[in-house]
Order: sequence, then C-alpha cells, then structure tokens
Amino acid sequence: MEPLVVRLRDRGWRLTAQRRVIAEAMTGEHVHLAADEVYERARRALPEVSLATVYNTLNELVGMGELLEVAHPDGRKRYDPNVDERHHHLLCVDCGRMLDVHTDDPRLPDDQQHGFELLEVEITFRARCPDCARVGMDAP
Amino acid sequence: MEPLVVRLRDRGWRLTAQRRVIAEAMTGEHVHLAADEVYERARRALPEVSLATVYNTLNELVGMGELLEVAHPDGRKRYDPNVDERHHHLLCVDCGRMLDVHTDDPRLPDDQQHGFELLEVEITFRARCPDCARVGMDAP
DNA sequence: GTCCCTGCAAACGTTTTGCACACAG
DNA sequence: CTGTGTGCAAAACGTTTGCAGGGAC
Repeated sequence: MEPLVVRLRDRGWRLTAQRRVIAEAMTGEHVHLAADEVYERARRALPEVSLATVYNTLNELVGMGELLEVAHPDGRKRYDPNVDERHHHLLCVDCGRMLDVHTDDPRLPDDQQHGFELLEVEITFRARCPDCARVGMDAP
Repeated sequence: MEPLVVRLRDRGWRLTAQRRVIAEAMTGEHVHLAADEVYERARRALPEVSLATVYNTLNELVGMGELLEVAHPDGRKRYDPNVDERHHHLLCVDCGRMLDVHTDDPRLPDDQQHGFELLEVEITFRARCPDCARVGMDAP
C-alpha cells in the first residue's frame, strides 16, 4: 500500500510541514501512541509544532479513516495507523504496552444478538509481557 | 448471591446513606452507567449526595472487585455491577447502548502471543441496535 | 468519643475551541 | 490572492484531591 503521506496528497490534502511530521510519526506496526507522544515525536522533527495542531490533525486522520482510535486503560486515547488489516490487541496490564495480533473473530450466538445488526468485533487480550513478568519474580 | 449492600456490610464496610443509594443505583444486568448518571440516580433517592462521593465510592467498589470498569467510546468511564459471570459487551455504535453478552472466548494463536502470559479476554461486539437501525431507514 | 466519610471547591490531565496571523495552492 | 492550517491561550470536560465539619460505629 502507498505510504500515508502519498495517499493523503492524492486525496487533495493540504500538505504542510506540521502535518507531514505528524503523519510520519504515525507509521509502522504496533504503533499505539497517545496524543502527547505523537506531539513529542513530531516536535523532534519540527520543534515549532503545537499540541493543538497534533490534536486537530489526529482527529482529521481518524475522520478520514486513516487512523484508528483505540481505548487504553490509562484513560488517554491512542491512535493506531494499522488500518489495512483487521486486527486485535494484546495489552500488558502492567506497563500498558500494546501489540497488534491476528486471530479469528468469535461468533456471537444468535440468542445473544438482542436484535442488533453486527458490524465488527474488537478483542483485547489482557496479558503480562515478558519484561513485566520478569520483574514480578521477586515475591513468590 | 447476596445483594451488594449485604456483602458490603459483611465486609465491615461503613454503610452510610450515600453509599447505600450509590450501591443501589449499581444493581442489575446490562447496567453500564457513567459517573454522572450514577450521580443523577443517587441524587433522586438522596438529594444531598455529592459527585465527589460518587467518584470516591465507585473507585472503592472497583478496588474491592464489586464493580468492573469498562471503556466506552464516549470517553467516560462506565461501571458494570455484573462481576459474577464472565461476559462481554454488545455496543450500539450509534447510541452507545451496551448489553452484557455471553460467548466462548477466542484463542490467541501461539505464534501471536509474543511471549505474553495471557490473563483474560475482553470482547466488544460493535453493532447497531434495533432502535437506531429503524431511524436510519430514511436514506436508502 | 473516635475515626472515617462527606461536601465543597480547587486542582488536575486531557482534549477542544476562538482568534489573528501565516503560508500552500 | 484566497482559503485553509497554524499557534497560542483560554475553556471545556471528566476525574481527583485537600480540607474542615459531621455522622456511623
């Protein structure tokens, strides 16, 4: 697939330096940054970006379907650039690290549908990552 | 199972009028209230409750394992009193209504575990409820 | 009587917004 | 040149906290 910045230009998106560094911060797999982390990254590439512009741009990208908003237990919204392939999330409940994972969707039994029209399934595997498991080894 | 208020008293919980009306608001299946909705309900039964007490009490109940915190796309934390049986959620993406549903947990393939120790699975079925489907029938 | 709980208001962290200026097209 | 994007600061929002007074036990 084309890189994000290319797709955006092709859509007639006004491409400013700020938007470019924000889009570039949101590239890769297993990327689930909160707004302030995007701000930090963008700022490293272009110190005069403002946090407001980061928020405006992230919301725009979500609206365009180029970014997924994912809920995170720390209360901050996270943004996931992996919109190509359906995937789910593996979350470390200790450090909050989040990875993209792929698995078959579960089926909701007919008698549980309550007349709803199903659209999609969102799964979060709550787990403990190797680093956090290692730390917990002091108390038996 | 014993009613919530009884379990709390048995635990030596100091049972005030405020705590009682808050606990009573958090009773039933398919209950996923946000803090301000709990406040509203509690206030109807006892007008002099404060929002701070609602937050304090909800946090305490979550800490005691008597309430589950669930993420909701509207950004507000929701509280779910159904802690007895493992369940998942059916969410209407239009109106935000949330129901408890029961289904088999999906398995995460071994090659997707990234060395994490799995703890539990959280599923949200995103859907459209009958009421919202009916409203959408004007545009073809 | 003691200690914990309560209400109030202020503080907090995150996200949104109003406005004048700047710059991509 | 024009219209849209930007930065700043202030506001909005949900949630948490410090403190003095009050009520459960």
